[in-house]
Amino acid sequence: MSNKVSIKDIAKIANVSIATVSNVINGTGRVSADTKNKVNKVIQELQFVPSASARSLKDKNSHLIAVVVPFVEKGILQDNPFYWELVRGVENGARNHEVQVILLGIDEHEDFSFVRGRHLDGLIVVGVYEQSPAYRKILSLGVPCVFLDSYLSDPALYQVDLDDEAGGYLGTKHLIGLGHRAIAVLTGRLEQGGVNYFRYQGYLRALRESGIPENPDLVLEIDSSIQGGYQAAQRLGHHKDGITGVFAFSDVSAMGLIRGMHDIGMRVPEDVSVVGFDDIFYTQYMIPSLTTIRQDIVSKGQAAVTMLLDQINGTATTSRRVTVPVSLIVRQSTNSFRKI
Amino acid sequence: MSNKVSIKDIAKIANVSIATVSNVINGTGRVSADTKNKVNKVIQELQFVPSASARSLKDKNSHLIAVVVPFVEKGILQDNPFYWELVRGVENGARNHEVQVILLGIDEHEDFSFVRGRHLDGLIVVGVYEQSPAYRKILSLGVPCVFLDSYLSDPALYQVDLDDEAGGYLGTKHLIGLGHRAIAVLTGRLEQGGVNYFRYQGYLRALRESGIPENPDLVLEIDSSIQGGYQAAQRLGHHKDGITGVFAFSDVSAMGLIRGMHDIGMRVPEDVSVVGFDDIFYTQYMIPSLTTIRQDIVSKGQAAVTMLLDQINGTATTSRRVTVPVSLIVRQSTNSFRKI
DNA sequence: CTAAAAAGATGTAACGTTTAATCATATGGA
DNA sequence: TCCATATGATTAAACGTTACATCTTTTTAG
Repeated sequence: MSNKVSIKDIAKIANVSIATVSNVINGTGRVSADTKNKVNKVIQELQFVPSASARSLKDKNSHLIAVVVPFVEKGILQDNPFYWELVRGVENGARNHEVQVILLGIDEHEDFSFVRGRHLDGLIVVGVYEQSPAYRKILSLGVPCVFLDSYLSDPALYQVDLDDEAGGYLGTKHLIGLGHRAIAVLTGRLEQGGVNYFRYQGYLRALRESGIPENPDLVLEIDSSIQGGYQAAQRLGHHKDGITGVFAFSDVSAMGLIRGMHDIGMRVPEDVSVVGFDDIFYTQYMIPSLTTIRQDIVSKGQAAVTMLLDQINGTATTSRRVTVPVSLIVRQSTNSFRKI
Repeated sequence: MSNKVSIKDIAKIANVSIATVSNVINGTGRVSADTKNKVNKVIQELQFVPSASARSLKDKNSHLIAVVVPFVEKGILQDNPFYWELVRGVENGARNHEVQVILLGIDEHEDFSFVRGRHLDGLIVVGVYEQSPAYRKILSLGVPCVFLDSYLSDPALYQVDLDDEAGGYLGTKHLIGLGHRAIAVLTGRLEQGGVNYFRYQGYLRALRESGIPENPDLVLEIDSSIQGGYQAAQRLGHHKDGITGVFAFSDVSAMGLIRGMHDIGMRVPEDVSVVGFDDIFYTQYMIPSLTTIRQDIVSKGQAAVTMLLDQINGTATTSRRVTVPVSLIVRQSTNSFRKI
C-alpha cells in the first residue's frame, strides 16, 4: 500500500535538504519557524514515520526492551497469571516512555544472541538466580538489565524485588496467631537465595519467635503450579503430623491445594487453614476466598521499566535496589485452630 | 563490553571480502568449502551476530510481529488470563519460526504509527470488530494481519476464530438437557457480529429447538470481567423469573458469578447451575469445578502465527479462515433441575 | 590445445537515518 | 563601512547489511 515514504521524499516536496527535515523531526540544529511549519505540514500529509531500523543502525539503540520470562515448560510459557500481570505492568510502563516490549520466554538453552543482534536497549529479567544457566549468559551480554524477583548478591546490579522474607513471616505469624502449630509449607524450588528461599526464611523466623521447632517434614517442595498444589494435598492428607495450617508460596498452588483437600474430604478453613502468596486477581473470588500476601504486581513491572530506562539514559538517580513491600490480606481460608 | 563486531571485522580477519562473509552467513552465492569453514570459524570466535537493524533496513522486513491485545477497555486493564494463554501460544509459535513478538496493549487512542516505523512483518490482532476504532486504523496500515476472535465480514481477511455459535448452543443444550428452562445469559458487549453475538445466537438456537421462548429479561450484558460476574449475581438473585441456570460467556465472569451467588446464599449447583466459557487453566480447580466450553487457547495462538507467517512468505496455502472447534466439559457446576 | 562454461571471489551501490563540517546570508557593533 | 557573529540551511560521510554486476581462475568439452 502506502509504499514507504522516506525523509528524502519529504525533503524533495518541502524543498529543503534532508538534514533540515531530520532537524525538524528531532528538534535539533537551527531551523526557522517558517521552514519548520512547511516541513511539518508535508510530514503530516504523507503520514511520514521515520524508519526505526535506520535510526537504530545509526545510533545503536533500538528503543526496544525485552521482558525475559523464565521457565518455559515443554516449550510453552508458564500458565501462572502472575507473569501476565507482571508483563502487563512492563508493557504499560514502557508505553509511557515510547519504548516497545519484546516478549521472550526462555528455557535453559536460550543463547540470547538476538539481544545483540537487535541492539536491544535493555532487559527486564524475571526470576533468575545465581546458579541458573541464564544468569551468566545475560550478564555477559553487557546490556542494561533490571532483575525482578531475583536476589542476586552483586550490589552493582539493578534489582526490583519483593520483601519476601517479610511475606513469609507475616503469613506464618498470622497462622500462629490463630493457634496453629503444625504449619506446612508448599514451596517451589528452594534454591539458595531465590524467592522461595527468603519466604522460607521468614517462615522460620516466625516459628523461632514463637518457640515452635522447625520440622523439615513439613516442607513440601513442589512444582509451583496449580497441579503441583493439587497433588500436594494428597501428601498432606496422609501426613503423620496433624497439620492444621498450610502456607503456599504462590496463589496458584494454593488454589490447587484447596481443591485437592476438598477432594479428600478436608475442609478449608474448618480442618486446615491455608495462606497463599501474590494476591492474584482471582483470590478474593475463590470459595473460600484466599488469605494471602499481597504484592502489587503490575506496579512492580512499571517500576522495573522506569529503573531500566533511568539506567539506559544515565539518569539513574534512584537506588539500585528497590524492595516492594508486602501486606497480609486476611480472608476466609484461615481460621482459628480450635473452632468454638 | 564486546563492542559490536561487524561483518567487516570478520572479513578482515578471515581475509576475504564482506560479500563473501555475507554469502557464508546466508548460504547465498557460491563459496568454496574451505573459505566457508574459515569464515565460520572467525564468526564463532568473535561471537558475531548480524545486525537486525541493518538487515531490516536493507530488505524491509524485520522478523518482528506484534500481538495486539485490547488491554484497556473502558479504562480498565484487562486482567483476563485468557489473553495470557493466547499470548503464550503466539510466543511459542513465533519461537519456532525465528521471529520475535512485540507485545502491544492498546486503548482506543492507539495510532499504530510504530508499526510502519519498525517495519513490522505482521500483526496478530485480538478481539476487534468492525465498529471498533482500532479496526480501520489497522487495515489502513497495509500490513499482513491475522485476526483472532474478531468475526470480520471481509472475506479477504485472515481470521482464526472459535466456533462460538456451537459453543453457545452446546452449553445451553446441556442446561436444557438437565431440565432447566429459565436460563440466563451473562455476556460481554453484544455488538453485532462479535464473539458474544455468536455465542448468543447459539443460545437462541438451542432454546428454539426445545420450544423455549426467548426472554430478553434473562440476558445480562456485563463487563466480562470477574467483577462484572460478581455484580451480576445480585441482579440474578433478585430476578423475578425463577432462574435455575446461567450461561456465562467467559470463565472469569463465571467465577465472579459463582462467588457472588455464594455470598447471597444461592448454592451452585444445587440452586443454580452455571456454565462457563473458555476453559481457562483454573476451571477444574474451582469449587465447584466449572462446567464450561473448552477451546484450546494456546494452540489458537500458535495457529495464528503459522497463518500470519504463511501470509507473509506468500506460502499461504491454507484457507483464510480457520474455525477452531469447541467442546463441552461437564464438571460440577451444573446439575439436574429437580434434584431427587 | 583452445574455447566455453562453471566456480569462486570481489567491488560497490543502496537501504533511511543522523551529525559534524561547511557554507551563505543577515545582523550587529565599532 | 567593515569585521565579527548569529542564524539558517546544505553536503557528505557513516552505520551494517545485501545483491547485482564484474572479474579472475579453474574445469570441462570438443
